[in-house]
Amino acid sequence: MARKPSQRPPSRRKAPPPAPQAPVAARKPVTIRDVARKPVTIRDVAKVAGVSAITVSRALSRPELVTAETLARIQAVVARTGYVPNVLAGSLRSRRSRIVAGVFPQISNTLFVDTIQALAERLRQDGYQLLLGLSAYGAREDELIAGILGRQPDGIYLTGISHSPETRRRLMASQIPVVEAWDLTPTPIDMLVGFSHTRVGEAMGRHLLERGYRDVGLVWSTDVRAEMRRQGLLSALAAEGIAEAPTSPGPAPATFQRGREGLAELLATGKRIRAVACSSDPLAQGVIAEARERGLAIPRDLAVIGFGDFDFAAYTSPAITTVAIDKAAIGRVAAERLLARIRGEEVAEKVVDVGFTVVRRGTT
Amino acid sequence: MARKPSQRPPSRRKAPPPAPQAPVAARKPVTIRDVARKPVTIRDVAKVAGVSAITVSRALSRPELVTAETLARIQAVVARTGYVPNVLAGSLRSRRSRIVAGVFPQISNTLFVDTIQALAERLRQDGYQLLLGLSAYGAREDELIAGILGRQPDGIYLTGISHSPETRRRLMASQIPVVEAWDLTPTPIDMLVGFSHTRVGEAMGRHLLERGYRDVGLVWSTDVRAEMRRQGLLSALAAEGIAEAPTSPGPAPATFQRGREGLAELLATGKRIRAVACSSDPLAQGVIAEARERGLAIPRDLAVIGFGDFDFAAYTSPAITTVAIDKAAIGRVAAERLLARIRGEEVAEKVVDVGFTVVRRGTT
DNA sequence: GCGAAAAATGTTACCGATATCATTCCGCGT
DNA sequence: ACGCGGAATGATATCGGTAACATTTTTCGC
Repeated sequence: MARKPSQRPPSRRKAPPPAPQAPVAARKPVTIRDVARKPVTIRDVAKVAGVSAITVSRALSRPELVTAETLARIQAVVARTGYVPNVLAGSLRSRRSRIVAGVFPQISNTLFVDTIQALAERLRQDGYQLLLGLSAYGAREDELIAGILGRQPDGIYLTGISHSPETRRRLMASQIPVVEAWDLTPTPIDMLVGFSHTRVGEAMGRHLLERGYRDVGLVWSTDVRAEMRRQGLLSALAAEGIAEAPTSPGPAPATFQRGREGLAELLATGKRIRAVACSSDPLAQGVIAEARERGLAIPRDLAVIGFGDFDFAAYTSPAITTVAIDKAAIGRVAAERLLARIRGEEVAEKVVDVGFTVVRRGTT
Repeated sequence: MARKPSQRPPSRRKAPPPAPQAPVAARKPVTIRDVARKPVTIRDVAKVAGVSAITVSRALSRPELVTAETLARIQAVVARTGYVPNVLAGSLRSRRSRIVAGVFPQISNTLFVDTIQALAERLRQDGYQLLLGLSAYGAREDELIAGILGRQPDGIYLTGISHSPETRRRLMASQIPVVEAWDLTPTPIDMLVGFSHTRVGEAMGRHLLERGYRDVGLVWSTDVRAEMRRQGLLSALAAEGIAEAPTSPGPAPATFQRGREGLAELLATGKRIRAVACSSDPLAQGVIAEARERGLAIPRDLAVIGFGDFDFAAYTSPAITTVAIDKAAIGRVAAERLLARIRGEEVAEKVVDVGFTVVRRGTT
């Protein structure tokens, strides 16, 4: 803590020596013009304020280490010169970049947005910034992460748990705190915040069964996590003796249009279908539109369940029954774990399961 | 260009002097174990490969400056040691950070997501990464940008044109290429990619008038850009002699719930309302839901127009009439302008107007 | 009033890459 | 055979902060 200013006389320790430079007086010392023209450095500020560079550094990053009077003087000079500390230089020396990198498969039209927002906001509270990486559903994750590592992030957020062995090795070797998210595994690279897609699938299946639907069709994406949900769903059906479910697969990311096509495909098989499970809400929305067009009443003729609780899901008509995830919590908790580890704390629970909720609405 | 390898004998220029160190032989030089344990630096790689640090630097960033044989040797060492260049150090010296910062008011539930995605992807193509800043609708933009400037970004993307004089000054002084987006002004800080909100508002008004609606109510957000759209809308109405329009204002970001309340408020005024213009699609969706609940047929009893062409807008029933913006184009073009300026090219057209389209659907 | 501990400030070196300039080597024309 | 020019590589200084340690000043107990 700083001492009370009143107890410390304003006189400086050493009287300015009668050097060739103008003596550093109290109010009107070196002017801005005396300083190098273009980029103001910490040494420029130091010179004008009549202190050493390290004192300026302290005044800006740990003001409590500096006399109130010194602090005020330095702040004035900073304001006057428009000095902006070069974070690159500081990070290089201190080995703390105050950057956390986040890797997402894609952001438009996905649920990750809410996680990103929560992640970024929580990080900012502690003075960290988010470096955004888009991996295009895994296609270029390796290259991306290699590039990110060179930026010396203090922490890394990854979407999902499927990474190349090479990337895993690199990340573990880097010693940087890592959170994997949106999935669950007993063996994360480091930490993990997510939920079980298998169990989500099971819950979707059970919900349909409980509502009395046994003839289930699937309109489904082929990405890794969707695939796990599918396995869960199939096993829930199997537990009730339902051996198979007609499926219309499609590439990620899922779209409304794909949902329409999906239902058309399913109906074209001629098999009896009373309910359609979708790997995400946009697909469900498409299925609903296609059903309506074909004169099928929902849920009377056809039930639909989605996944993700997208913003629109509660507001379609009928509103979509879906599975809700606390997306913001994932981002927030991930940020907090990373920050804790960056502060050097041990994180006891390496794996956090945020769970999920089946939200029954009008389509089942 | 490198000479053909065949023309250059594999022997190195200077025979390794009989120094105390082991002579650097062709295949089996210094082993990994000889190198410092923890962070592999460029000098470690250089030593193992038997070249100088700068040659390694060249091999990695401008391979054409190095013999094919040298390149191969260095690449092998890099792979073997798992060397990751410290970008911070390189950036500090070269004054190129290969980072572009983007500032957005918020991302969840907004249109900016598509722009972010396009921006990030285009930047990545040129080896740049996106540093994401959330300004919470302007509340902390100043502080945020001050922090960003210290990271020495090579370019800056800003949402909107309303910035504090302090921020404007700082940005102009920094000499960093800046693109402002999602708005239009003849006097940008540097470059601009956007569209005229005033004209959007006018177009919305004209559309309603053309469809025969003269009793117009507004459910509107209070952020800067929405306000400009409102002015445009009002002036279009005024041009047809309509002096006033009942308005239910609300804070940004706009939500479905706010839309419902908004319509309730408008109807409570008792004034005659045949059409509701909304400052964004989520509001429109809420208005539609509230209208349905009150037994109002759309568009027969009440017409609705939104803004933004959100993902869901085409898929509600009835589908929402709205104003579409090419959000991805904004991001892409912004990235390209920034990259061009970073490369040192002059950008002739400082201001790009991407325009907009009124998309008539089922609600008008 | 003295000495030890704490507070405030300073000196120096260093983080790890690359810009700059220097040097060496080789091919080729005359 | 010689000299020139370009290709390949190297030595050194430097970017702008901060860690680590040193020094000076102040406070405070007895």
